[in-house]
Formats: sequence, C-alpha cells, structure tokens
Amino acid sequence: MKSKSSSTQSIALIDANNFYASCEQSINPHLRNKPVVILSNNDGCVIARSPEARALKIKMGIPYFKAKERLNRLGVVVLSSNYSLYGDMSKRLMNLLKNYSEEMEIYSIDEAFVSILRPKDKSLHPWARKVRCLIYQSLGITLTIGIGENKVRAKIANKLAKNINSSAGIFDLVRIENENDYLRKISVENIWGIGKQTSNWLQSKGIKNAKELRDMDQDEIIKKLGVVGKRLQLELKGNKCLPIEINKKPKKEIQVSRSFGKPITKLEDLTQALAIYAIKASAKMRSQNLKSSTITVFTRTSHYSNNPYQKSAHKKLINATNNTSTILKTVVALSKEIYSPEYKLSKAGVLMQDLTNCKYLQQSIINYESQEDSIKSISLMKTIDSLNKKFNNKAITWAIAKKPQDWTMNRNSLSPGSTTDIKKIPNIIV
DNA sequence: TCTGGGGTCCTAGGACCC
DNA sequence: TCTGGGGTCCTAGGACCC
Repeated sequence: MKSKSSSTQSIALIDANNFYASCEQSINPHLRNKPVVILSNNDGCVIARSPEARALKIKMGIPYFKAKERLNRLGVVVLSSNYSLYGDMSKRLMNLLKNYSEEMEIYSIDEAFVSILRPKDKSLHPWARKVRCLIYQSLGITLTIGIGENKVRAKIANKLAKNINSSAGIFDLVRIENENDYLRKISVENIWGIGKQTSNWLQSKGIKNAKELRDMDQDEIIKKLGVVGKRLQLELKGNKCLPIEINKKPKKEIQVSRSFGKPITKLEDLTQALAIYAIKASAKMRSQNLKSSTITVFTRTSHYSNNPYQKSAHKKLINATNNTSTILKTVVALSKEIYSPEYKLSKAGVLMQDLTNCKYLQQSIINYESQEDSIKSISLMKTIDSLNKKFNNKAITWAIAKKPQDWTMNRNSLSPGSTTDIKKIPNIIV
C-alpha cells in the first residue's frame, strides 16, 4: 500500500442481500434457488424474501394472513424468523469483514460501514470483488458493496449496485463521470434519512430525486428539516458530516415488547407477559453491564381496533438496578396501573431507561439496605446468567414465567438452530 | 381471527432558575 | 402603576432506521 499522502479515504456500505432468507438457505441447502419468505415475530408479516420469492412479486411487509393463500399456491417456503440464527451468522460476517477494512461500524444485523484507503486515482473494484468472493465462500451469503466519499453517498452507491444489473453487486460513486445521471436514478424516498413524511413534502416541492435534492435551496431544507436535513444535503454534495462510529455507543434504553398471539383481557395475563419481558430485559442489561433507574411498562390495543386504548406507567428507582427480582416487583406493581378490563390488549412491553454503566454507578446513601442486599443478589444473577448461557436460556427462570400461557407469540414455522444449538447440527449423509 | 420489534435523534414547549 | 429575558432541563412526540 502507498503512503497515506497519496491516498484518499473512501467509505463503503456493505450489506448482505436478503440476509434472513440467505441465512436459512445457507443452513438448509434444499432451500437454495427456491422462493423463501421469512415472517416477522408472531408470524405477522413478510420481512425478507429470497430473489426467487421477489421474482414472484411477493411484497415486503405484507401481512401473512393476507398472503397465505397465494404463498401456498405458488409453493413458496414460509419460515418464522429465527433471530438466534441470524445473530450468529451476523457475528461471523462482521468478524470476517473487519479484516478487510481500516475501520468498521456495524450499522445493523446485516450492514456495516467501513473506511478504506484508496491509492491515488485507483479503482477499489478489486478490493470489493475479493471481499464479496470471500464472504460467499465462507458463509454462502451474497454482498452488495457501495462506495462513496461519505456515508450518504455510500448508501446511494449501494442502491445503484443493486439496481444496475451490470454492476455485479459493486458500485463506486467516487470514480464516475456522469454522476448526475446516476443521482437522478435514486428517487427521494429511497435516500437514507428520507422517510415518508419528508418524501411527501419534497415531492410537493417538485423535488423527485437525489440530484434535485442535492441542488435544492439550502435555507428551505434547513427551515423544514433542521440540522438533519442540512447534514444530509451536505453529504449528497460530497462533504463528510457523519463519522464512522467504531465504538458502539452504550445503549440509552432497552426495550422488550411483543404482540400477543391473541388479544388478552385479564390482568393476570398482562402481568405475566410483562414479567416475562422484564426477566428478558434484566438479563439483557446485565449482559451489557448496564443498570436502569427508570422502568416503564406499556400496553395497547391493536392499531386497527375500533375501541383503541394505550397506556404507560413508569417508576423512578432510588438506586439503579439490573436485579431481576427488584425489577419484577416494580413491573408487577406497574402492570395494575395500565390495565383496564374493557379492552382487548394486543401488545405490551417494558422499557429500561436512564441506563448507566455499572462501573460509574452512583449509589444512594439513604438506601443502604438494598445495597447490602445487592451484593448477594449480584452473585445470584451471575449464576443464573451463566447457567442460562450454558443451557440455552432454558435452565432457570422465575415461577411467574412458567405458568401456562395461551397468549404467547406464534412461531409456527421455525427453522432449527443449526449454528447455535449443538443438538440441531445438520446430519450430512454422503 | 390474523397487520413486527427495537432502537436513535431532534424539536417544541413547559417548568424553573437567576 | 410599571413586572425581563436568557438559560437549562425535562418530557412528549415526530420522524426515521433496519
């Protein structure tokens, strides 16, 4: 590699194509080249499609109950989402990608921004081809790589790589002659950071694509969209405003929420659901070395209900905690505050807020009894966590979670945990 | 019957302080 | 009788992301 002075830094956005579907196809070769769709939690709607399913014009986000018949008729393989599989594959993917970049920011389960040094006026295609090839060989997953001067332009390049057949999954927006022609191909609603509301507003102003947004009057953007819009436009023009974030920022809140398999009306069921979510949330905090001092619970009816209701309640604690027993007590008490018998509740959740790192924790001097308590409970929690880690989360829980439930989520077509559960390793018959 | 879950950032407006 | 203005903190809600 040449010295830094003759090189410039470029940013690539690398993402896995149809990630969830690819993971399933990767552990089950029978699914290769077949139309496959993955459903959201609760088997609610379609959230991933293999290219074959895409070709059958099965829409992203469509509710399963509406699409079921057609999926059957077309012989599409339908799977519930298996997040432990996707999480595990994601870890493997990121570990490999790390070796081929200067810096890396894991942006989502299937995407990473990386920075790479570009030797003066050289193509980054050989680098990108190598990365794609390596990941395909190792994990059976196809990547798309978009390269730009900054994050927004890398995202745009990635879109172009997907839309232009001849690109073979790689597009470099830095070394391009007729840039305007390419920016015109990206309509405003497909720009990273432009959602539905903003897109509607831009359309009403006659701004239809990335080129027009780049050239739009800056003051008008700032007036409507504030600094967010300003940064976006500056990046479109080629300035660097959004840094690569290498170190994961500590979480500001942790949420566990689910829709119920069927609506509930009894306080007992609501309390039990919230208790189960609280157990999960507490373990999650401990795994990230965090404690919470504001605990919120919420519930609501379906978005589509003609008798709608939603309510939340929170409690601030004197001492921040990640102790499951303390949190359970709080959550059980709060559940009474949000319950109302007249409604069919379809979703509930808990939020752990005001998170602080255990290292820098401020203890209350008034409430020293509970500190005494926490020394014993810390080791209890540690024991529970390590047993659950060893035995696949099924070893120890609280009694309230074990009572029978008829509201729990639907996961009717789950694939086996081939990469995370030793019992589920595939048998290969040669 | 059945429509996901888990996050972040930003802004506006109220409360409060000096 | 006349009763300021700037700053900060907090919260709720909007918008967006994958």
